[in-house]
Amino acid sequence: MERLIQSLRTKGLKITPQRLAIFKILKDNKSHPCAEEIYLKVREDYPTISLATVYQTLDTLENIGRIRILSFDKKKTRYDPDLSPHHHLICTSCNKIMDLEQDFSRNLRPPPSFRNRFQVDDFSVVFYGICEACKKKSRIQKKKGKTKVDT
Amino acid sequence: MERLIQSLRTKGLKITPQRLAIFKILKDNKSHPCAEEIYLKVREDYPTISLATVYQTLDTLENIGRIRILSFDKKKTRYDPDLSPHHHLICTSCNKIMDLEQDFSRNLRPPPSFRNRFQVDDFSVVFYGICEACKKKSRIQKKKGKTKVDT
DNA sequence: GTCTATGCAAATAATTTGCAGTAAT
DNA sequence: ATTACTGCAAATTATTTGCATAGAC
Repeated sequence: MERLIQSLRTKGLKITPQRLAIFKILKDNKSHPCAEEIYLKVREDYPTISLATVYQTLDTLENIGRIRILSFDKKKTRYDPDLSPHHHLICTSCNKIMDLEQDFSRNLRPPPSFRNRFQVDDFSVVFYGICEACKKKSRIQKKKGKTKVDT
Repeated sequence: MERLIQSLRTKGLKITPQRLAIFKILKDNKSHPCAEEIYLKVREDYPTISLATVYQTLDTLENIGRIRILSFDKKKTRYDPDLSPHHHLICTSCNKIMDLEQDFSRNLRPPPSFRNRFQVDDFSVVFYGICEACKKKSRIQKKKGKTKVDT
């Protein structure tokens, strides 16, 4: 929280209660929420806040490097306060996003032929599959004779 | 092309000129086009085709497993006919998407502790960085005293 | 002839923008 | 006092949907 205030101050940005509240919701949050979800949560404390402010704030938080934007959801952008090198597992059945706290930087290197043609700054690995809960559900559905699991 | 017709036939789907035209544009296409770009291209031959048909067709092509959907662009969905195990490099300056024909499946394994909690079906690696062209451009801009490269 | 696919227009949904008022500096 | 930030409403953009007609089987 102190670091956020530091970052804002350094960049000449104002320290507003809305910004603090949104960051507070995000920090230590492992659920990868979207703007709407964050909006509903801040509203509990700031009932007059607007969705536009939430979007703008998330944008500034990303710009000052205090959160990360997750773009792999076609529908809505998700926001992640975890800045450590980590990757994601997405359940293709329920769309839940899970963290994989593993550093693959030594495993993943583009071939030398590419290194001259592209300067890699960062990378992200996304694993697609079925989570435990959905696996369990699909076993039950199978017993009932159903074939598909709704999201 | 024959394989596409096979796939459609097998699934009981109709072989329409629109579907063939859209697939023809996509196959061997390394530019990862979005729906709009594909729409503009098919229009050259099918001036009355609608954007809705393009979306629907891309959806069917994905369902029958003849193309792949790329979800990492926040703004628009991109479509890739390349079904081989490969990954992508995205230039954060000009947003160009390049292919990296490398199979990382042996390098990337979630730890055993995860394997029981998540069944991995697929994964994708995205490298973010600066492409050669933008690198060159930024050097020129620097000489001119500019600091930022527009997209 | 049957039934699915297409084309069109309208609907939806996420995100952005313009602007006047408000609040942090 | 200044100037950036917020809240609201309207705008924008990608994608989806309902429905009548056309076309593949």
